[in-house]
Amino acid sequence: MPRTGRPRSFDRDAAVTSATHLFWQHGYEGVSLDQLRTTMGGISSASFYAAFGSKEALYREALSVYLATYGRVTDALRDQTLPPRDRIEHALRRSAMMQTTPGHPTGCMVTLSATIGSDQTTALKGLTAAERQANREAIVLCVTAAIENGTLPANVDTVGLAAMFDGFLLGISLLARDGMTGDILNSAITNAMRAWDMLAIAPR
Amino acid sequence: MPRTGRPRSFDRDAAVTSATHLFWQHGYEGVSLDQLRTTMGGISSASFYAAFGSKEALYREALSVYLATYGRVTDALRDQTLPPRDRIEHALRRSAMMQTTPGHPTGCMVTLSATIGSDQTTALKGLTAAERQANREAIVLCVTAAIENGTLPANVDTVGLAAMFDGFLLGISLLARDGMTGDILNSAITNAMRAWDMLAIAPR
DNA sequence: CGACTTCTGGATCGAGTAGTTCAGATGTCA
DNA sequence: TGACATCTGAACTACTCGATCCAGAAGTCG
Repeated sequence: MPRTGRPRSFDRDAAVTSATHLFWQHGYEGVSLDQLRTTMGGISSASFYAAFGSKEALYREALSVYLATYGRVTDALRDQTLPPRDRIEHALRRSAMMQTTPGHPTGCMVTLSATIGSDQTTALKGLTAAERQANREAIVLCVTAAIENGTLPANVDTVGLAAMFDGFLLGISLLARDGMTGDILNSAITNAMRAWDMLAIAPR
Repeated sequence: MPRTGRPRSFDRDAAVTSATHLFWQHGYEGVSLDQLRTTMGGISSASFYAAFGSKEALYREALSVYLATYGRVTDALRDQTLPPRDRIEHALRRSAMMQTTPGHPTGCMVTLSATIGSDQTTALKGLTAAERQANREAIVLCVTAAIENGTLPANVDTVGLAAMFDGFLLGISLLARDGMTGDILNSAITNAMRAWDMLAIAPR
């Protein structure tokens, strides 16, 4: 917005990107202002607060950048053009691929960066918890849609089957953080989908 | 060991238990010395350091207490008296039950308390990572044992199937921390085991 | 050029961090 | 009882935390 005045001497977008990676890797409380300012090119405190407002505001911005980019891998869960089973499988495979791709931290920022920590971060934990809840509900909708279109029998335990995929999706973040490769994760996903297929071929 | 001298005025075991719960809930860096001393009955810094040495030493002690008690739920993975499939199912069900039982934090301390954080906690992260790795290897052994005894066909993707159960086991901690009930987790486990059964009934 | 706007470096703040020190209180044991 | 071992309360250290302030540098625009 400012038309006049001394221009900022650092690239704000690049700074947010590096902050996103730091929070993703170490969690909100695991990153200090010093680290943030250093990776942003050694800017001063004054510059930091003028540009971002506070550490918490920066985290919120970093998280929304994450959701708008890397986090899109679970969009498949809501892709009505795909069959319900494919929505889940695509989301799993894209998540596994993204979370093990070099160039950024492993695992998922929503799952890892604000899950545990002191009570002072309750508000931020709520942000990521809401995202996880949204995915949870989308997975349930995939199962109910499959029952409605006859892919899965009507007596399927909707919540239980959805929780299985939900839990596995969350677990992928921890596997990736522990160093598991994308190939192995893809094999694991193939096996997870067998739980769905077992129900799909069950006698009605 | 001390035979003489002024006796300690607080219950050391009870103090370790409350510390375990704090670390379990908030993670190593999410707990402050003030919190620890307060929940231990308001003991002083001097008493704390005389009894435990340091915050890190207390965490190590708390973790070993956890492993020797709550953490035993995954012992089933190594129970040679059980069929391989039951080893995995028992470990999953006992974990889900324990992690959702009231009276202590939800989820698993090994999975949650030292997974992310600043670089200063690398050593502690290694402790829990080693435990996860041990479970990982035990799950692989369950799969290979099932292949050897003919329960699963020889062409099963061992690592992929094991990673699926491993990932789901880890995910249970996050589901429990998000408030999922033990009943739903048990339903999810029933569905996860279908992936195994799908392979077990496959034509050779 | 000169008025105006914005950003920057550096000092600084108060609170909180883990950890230390020591005199004195409180116990055990011969 | 008295020598001794241990623990406790409170003050304190050295440091890091996130955040603020201000003087001056470095731009834009009429």
